Amino acid sequence: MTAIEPSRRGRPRSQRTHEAILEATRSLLLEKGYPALTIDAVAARAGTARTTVYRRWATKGALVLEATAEHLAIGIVPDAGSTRTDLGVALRQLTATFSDRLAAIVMLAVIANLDEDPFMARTFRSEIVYPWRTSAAAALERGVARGDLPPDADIPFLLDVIVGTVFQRAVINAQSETDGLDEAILDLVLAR
Amino acid sequence: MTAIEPSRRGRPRSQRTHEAILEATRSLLLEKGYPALTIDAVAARAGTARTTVYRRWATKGALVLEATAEHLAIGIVPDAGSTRTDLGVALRQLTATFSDRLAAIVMLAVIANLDEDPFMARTFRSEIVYPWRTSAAAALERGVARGDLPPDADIPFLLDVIVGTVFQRAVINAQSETDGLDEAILDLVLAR
DNA sequence: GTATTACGCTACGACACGTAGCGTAGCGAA
DNA sequence: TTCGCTACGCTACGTGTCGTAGCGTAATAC
Repeated sequence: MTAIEPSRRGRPRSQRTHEAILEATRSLLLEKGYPALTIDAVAARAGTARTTVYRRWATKGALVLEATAEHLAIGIVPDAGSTRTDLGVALRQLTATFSDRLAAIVMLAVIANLDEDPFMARTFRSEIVYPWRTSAAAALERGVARGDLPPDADIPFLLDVIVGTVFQRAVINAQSETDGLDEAILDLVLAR
Repeated sequence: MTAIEPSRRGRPRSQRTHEAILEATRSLLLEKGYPALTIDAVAARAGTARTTVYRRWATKGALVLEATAEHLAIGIVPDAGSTRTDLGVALRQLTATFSDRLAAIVMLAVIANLDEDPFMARTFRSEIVYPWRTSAAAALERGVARGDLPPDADIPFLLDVIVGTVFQRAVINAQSETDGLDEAILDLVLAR
């Protein structure tokens, strides 16, 4: 997805090296954070050459996105027929993803490096944010149709409330404690 | 505050140079963003020597915090006797500060560089976040005492809702349009 | 005037960047 | 098996930034 496409002829890339680079990226991200992550350190830890990393990923951002893809995979909000159930799933998806330290590090890097690495931001938005937000908006709209939310409910606003609150607690305040947060937000949005 | 203290004897520091460095820092922050901000570029634009900048600020973070101090000065929430009025002021303080591009850039840098520059984070928290959050919590507690909020209101949670929602819209989504946001959040929190 | 410090300049070693070129290794196809 | 192709590890290069040191000079306090 984010890696440079290899040729189909000739010597194929080593899958073992590929995984070693991604694993080194993850562990270094956790230890040093995104700004201090260097390609040199990744290659050294992966036991490969610096040039090999450059041959496979165009930018540090692309490498990091691939290395943390599973941590960022928030999914989409399902349609199970109940507003509260669907939004409950949405909130658990949010809290689980935002509480993941690797995911939090990468999300902050995406936002803080908008100017420097627009590819990273574009990929993240289109692959992760857009699908989730679209499905979450659909869930809210179904809630309006069912009468669980007022007819004039401001969907984008409610999405900002939901996402912003979880982001604030899990990422900004870095609180691992998110017990009860889901229910509290549900009560607030669905206005009991 | 964040600068290195000069001696009181001998040749004093040039105030003109000081202001030129801070202004160069601000303009470069807006043009390049925090990660791409270099001391070299600041000194060049300020028309001074690179070493002079290093003599006055220990880190890039300290320099940036001083250069943007006025943009980050969110103040504290007053006690005017009315819950809705006080929280309305709090929300305008939030939207005004978070909509400021320089402030947004610096806040993201603070969070994204927690590991690399703990001084920056500590200073920001103690000088900006703590005073505001404490006064905002007090405003909410007065609201509970007055009966404008339920007796079992979760103050830290409500603070995360308020701050998180504004942060999400103004900083993450980078929407300059915050019309009606204040009132919408007030209605949500005060639960009409 | 003299002591003291800030300033501008140059230079240094260190580190990371991204790229190029080399010989070699490993795979697919004829 | 041979041949063609590409990945790989290595070394090296030029660039940019870092933070510091040392110099002579400028500007102030005493």
